Amino acid sequence: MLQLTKRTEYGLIALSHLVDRRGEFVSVREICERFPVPRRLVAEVLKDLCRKGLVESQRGATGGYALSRPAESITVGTVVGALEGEPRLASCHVGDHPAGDPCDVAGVCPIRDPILRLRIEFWSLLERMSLRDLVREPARLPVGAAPL
Amino acid sequence: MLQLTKRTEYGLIALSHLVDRRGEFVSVREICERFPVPRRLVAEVLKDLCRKGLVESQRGATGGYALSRPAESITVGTVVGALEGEPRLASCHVGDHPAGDPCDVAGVCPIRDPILRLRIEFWSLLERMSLRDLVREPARLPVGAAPL
DNA sequence: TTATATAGCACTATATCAGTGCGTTTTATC
DNA sequence: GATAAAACGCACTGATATAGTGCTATATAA
Repeated sequence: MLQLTKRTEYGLIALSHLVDRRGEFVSVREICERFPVPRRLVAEVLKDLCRKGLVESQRGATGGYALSRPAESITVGTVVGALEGEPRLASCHVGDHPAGDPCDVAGVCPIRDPILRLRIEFWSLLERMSLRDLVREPARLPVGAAPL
Repeated sequence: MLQLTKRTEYGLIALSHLVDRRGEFVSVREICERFPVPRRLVAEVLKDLCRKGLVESQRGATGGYALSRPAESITVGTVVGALEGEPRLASCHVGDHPAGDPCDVAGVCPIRDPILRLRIEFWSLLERMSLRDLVREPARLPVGAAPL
């Protein structure tokens, strides 16, 4: 299914708020007062992002989370990768099977390589958008890109 | 989850075979003799693609499926759209809620527009690869595209 | 000491997906 | 005609992943 999980959506929303309040530690409570998002779930997501090193945490009263790096250097792709793994697109991608789950078609699959190309292009899209870009919305939707 | 469904994978595999045997009606049996794919499931997928007008069917002995249009004019995006709907990426995209499922965050969502841009770019990727491209694998993986 | 945070882990309910069962209808061939 | 091979239609089951919550421990400012 070509859809981000709710966890990822909430993660991006939370992170965009951290960008707005750059430097300061922001509590989950504050985020949930600003956006109608389920508190506990957002908390779980931020914990994950903390384990992955995208944010830093501070415990206790007045604690919270803050970006561990400048917003420019954290991409949407990094966030997606941290929360749901690098997008695979297909189940038959070489090197993705450290243990099990090798696609039956693997050896003779006629679409493995083309799909892999799409995957790389898609990943590149995600990597080219940073949290900074997420916040400073450009005026208009861009169109087109280099042809495949 | 950023992954195509098995149905879509099987659909693309089947269609790529139809490209190889262009013009002729190909049975599901033949497809399954060539690729290790579950027959019944592939049959269901081809039925769907037939309803959506991407392939034509012929019943009875010697029957089967054939592309209803030239391979150049059927894109991977069209196939994906037919089998799993246009990718949404996020749950908060305007115009996607003819009835229900409006994202709680909708009105105040800080990431709706950026995600929408990604979605459009991604969709464009899929639309730029045709079944023909799928079959005539280019030599090398392309890199980069226009920046966002 | 208390209130407010994060940390960690497990659990349930729900939705989606992969795959199959089973009977019907169509059509080429013998 | 009879037969075999094929698509058609629809519903069903099991597996997997996701959304969201329960509960407890730990840290820290006031």
